Amino acid sequence: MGRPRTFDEDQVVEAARRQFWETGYHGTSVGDLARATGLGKGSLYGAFGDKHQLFLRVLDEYCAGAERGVVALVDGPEDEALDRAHQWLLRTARSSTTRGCFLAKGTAELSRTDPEVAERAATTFGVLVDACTALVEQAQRAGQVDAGADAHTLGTLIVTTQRGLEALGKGGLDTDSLVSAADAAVAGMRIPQPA
Amino acid sequence: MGRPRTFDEDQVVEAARRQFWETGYHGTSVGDLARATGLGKGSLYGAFGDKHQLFLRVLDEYCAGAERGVVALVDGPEDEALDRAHQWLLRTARSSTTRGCFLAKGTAELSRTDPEVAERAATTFGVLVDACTALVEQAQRAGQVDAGADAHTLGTLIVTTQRGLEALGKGGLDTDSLVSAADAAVAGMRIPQPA
DNA sequence: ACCGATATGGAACGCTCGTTCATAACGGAC
DNA sequence: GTCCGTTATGAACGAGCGTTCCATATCGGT
Repeated sequence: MGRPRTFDEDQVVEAARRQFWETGYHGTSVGDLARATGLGKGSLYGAFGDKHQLFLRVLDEYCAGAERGVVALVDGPEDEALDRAHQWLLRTARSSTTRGCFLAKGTAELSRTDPEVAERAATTFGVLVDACTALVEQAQRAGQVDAGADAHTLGTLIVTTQRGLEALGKGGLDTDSLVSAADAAVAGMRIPQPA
Repeated sequence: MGRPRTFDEDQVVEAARRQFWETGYHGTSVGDLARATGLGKGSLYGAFGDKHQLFLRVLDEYCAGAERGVVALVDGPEDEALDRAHQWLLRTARSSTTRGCFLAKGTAELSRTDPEVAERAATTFGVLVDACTALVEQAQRAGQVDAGADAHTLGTLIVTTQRGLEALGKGGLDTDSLVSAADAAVAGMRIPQPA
């Protein structure tokens, strides 16, 4: 029944993401998207609605992936929880020099004028904070973080650091400085081990 | 000789900044700018060149102001240097929920495709890091920060935290969490005072 | 009072935008 | 083999874009 599609939907979303990532929402034309995905304009509209809906689709999948990546950090031995958070920060410090985070770019450009984007972003940031809070609680139980500290505050601080590393990487700071800063951020919340 | 201008150039730049701030570069049309500034399109082009030049002018003045604000923090008693950094972070945590930082928005949208924007942003971030590094050095001499730590690393960490607070504020996190995170960030680098 | 020079504001230009639509291509059902 | 429902394509459309241009206004200098 009906002519079958000749494209893979996930591949198209991925190509659209690359394009939006490079040139932003308003900086990307539907013609650009057609070229990037290999589809005709009509096909794009038929499959995804309009430009805005396609962007939301791309954003949603990106956010879901980012959430999955951080939530996965929560699983693991409690005495390595702080190390897992550390690794997460280091990954950001090392990788963000290229193109930055898609969510950060989308939020910066649109969250002020686009409620749907703002809401999706807020949800993701909330998930990040919750996951990092859980990591801090693990580290507290393992005796690596002061048990008297507020876990939610320190979880927020970890996400704050991660977002800051991303912003500065995109802004042109050198990787070495960012890696050192990530190390220092974790060191600042770790209880010194008795020698 | 010649008809004098009827507008104040600084006021026009300020109005343009508000508009770019709200809707971004690609999301702002020259018609929007004409309406926001009250000038005709011809006057805008006559006074500022084209849209891109006007944006760079706006960005440059914003960056200069941001640099001045942080460099001013360096002046003051050494034993209050860490407190001044703290206040800077608190200011960001409390204010960024509204519209975010213009530099962050401009960098996110354009730094990848616009070398002039990228360069101006990188310069500003460098100035921020240098100023915060100086603050850390003061705090080290005052005995409030471990003198063995690398001042540049901790200076970078302060700027990282500031950028992160900005990003999360724009992303919808509540002010109280951000303020707590700012407190915790400073607490993490302060040497505990003997009771 | 006149002139050269600059500012003003909006009409006009060519182009690109996001979106729609007509038509062709295709695969299963009968 | 002939429909039928779906997909694919790019031409077509009106609106809006960034930019230019020009007729008019307004100044300082003579």
